[in-house]
Amino acid sequence: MAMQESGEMYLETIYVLSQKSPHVRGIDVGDYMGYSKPSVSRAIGLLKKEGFAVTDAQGYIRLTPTGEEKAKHIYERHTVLTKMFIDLGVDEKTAADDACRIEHYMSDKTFDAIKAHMAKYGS
Amino acid sequence: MAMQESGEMYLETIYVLSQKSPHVRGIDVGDYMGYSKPSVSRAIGLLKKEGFAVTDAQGYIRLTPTGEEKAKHIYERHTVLTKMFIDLGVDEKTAADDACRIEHYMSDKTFDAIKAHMAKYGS
DNA sequence: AAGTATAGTTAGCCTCGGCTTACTTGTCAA
DNA sequence: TTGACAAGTAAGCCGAGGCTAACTATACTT
Repeated sequence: MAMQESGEMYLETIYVLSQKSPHVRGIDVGDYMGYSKPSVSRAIGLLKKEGFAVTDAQGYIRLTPTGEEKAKHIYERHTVLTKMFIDLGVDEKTAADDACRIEHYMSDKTFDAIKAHMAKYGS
Repeated sequence: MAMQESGEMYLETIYVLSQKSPHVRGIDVGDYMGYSKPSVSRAIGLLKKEGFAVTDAQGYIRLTPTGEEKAKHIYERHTVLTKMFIDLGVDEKTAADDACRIEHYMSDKTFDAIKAHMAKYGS
């Protein structure tokens, strides 16, 4: 089945934390997202079952190539939408917050149109 | 508590159907949204409890002033976002579908910025 | 009057995705 | 060596919001 907002947020968080340090643990994900350990544990378990994440030899969470691709896909929405909203005059925090929610609900078609527009006219 | 996507969609649907005919029944709402009668019954019950809708003397669903205000608020998002996506080159159906999901997750700040931009540069 | 169709509601099931409680496991310091 | 803390997991609760099955109520038709 298609991944839902929740799963996408976990993927994106793991991806973002991985950029800072490759040593991502469940507790880090939970702290970042404001969720409890058990919530994270279950969610990461689902990502593993679906082939988007694995636990490495040291016990750190890693994205599989599929998982990383998906995470990048979502994260690109996040950055482009945030930038667009800021260009429109929205403050950074609001822009990022809105992008973070909207990124999960926008079709590829619409996002590609926005992306193309930003490439042409974005600041 | 703040209304959620589901409640907003019901409100918006009642509002849209009311524009065509003031004789809106639960079954009409269900047909429009693709939901079953019991789902609609419960949802409308919640809208009533929260003061957004009432049943009139003939048994038709009506929005209260508060409900109508909220519905218009959401519907405006729908129309402006749809228009923006179409302006960006997205086909009408995709634009409307995306707007329909996104409208529930956008802050007033960001929407107002988009609206202002559309007023200036929209086709 | 009786049968049938339509609309609404009640009861209860299911999934999703949070949560707490409590157990396990591993590390590190006294 | 033992006790404490940190991380992960298992079990199970809860609300939101779909669903079906089944009941009720109204209205139309024969």
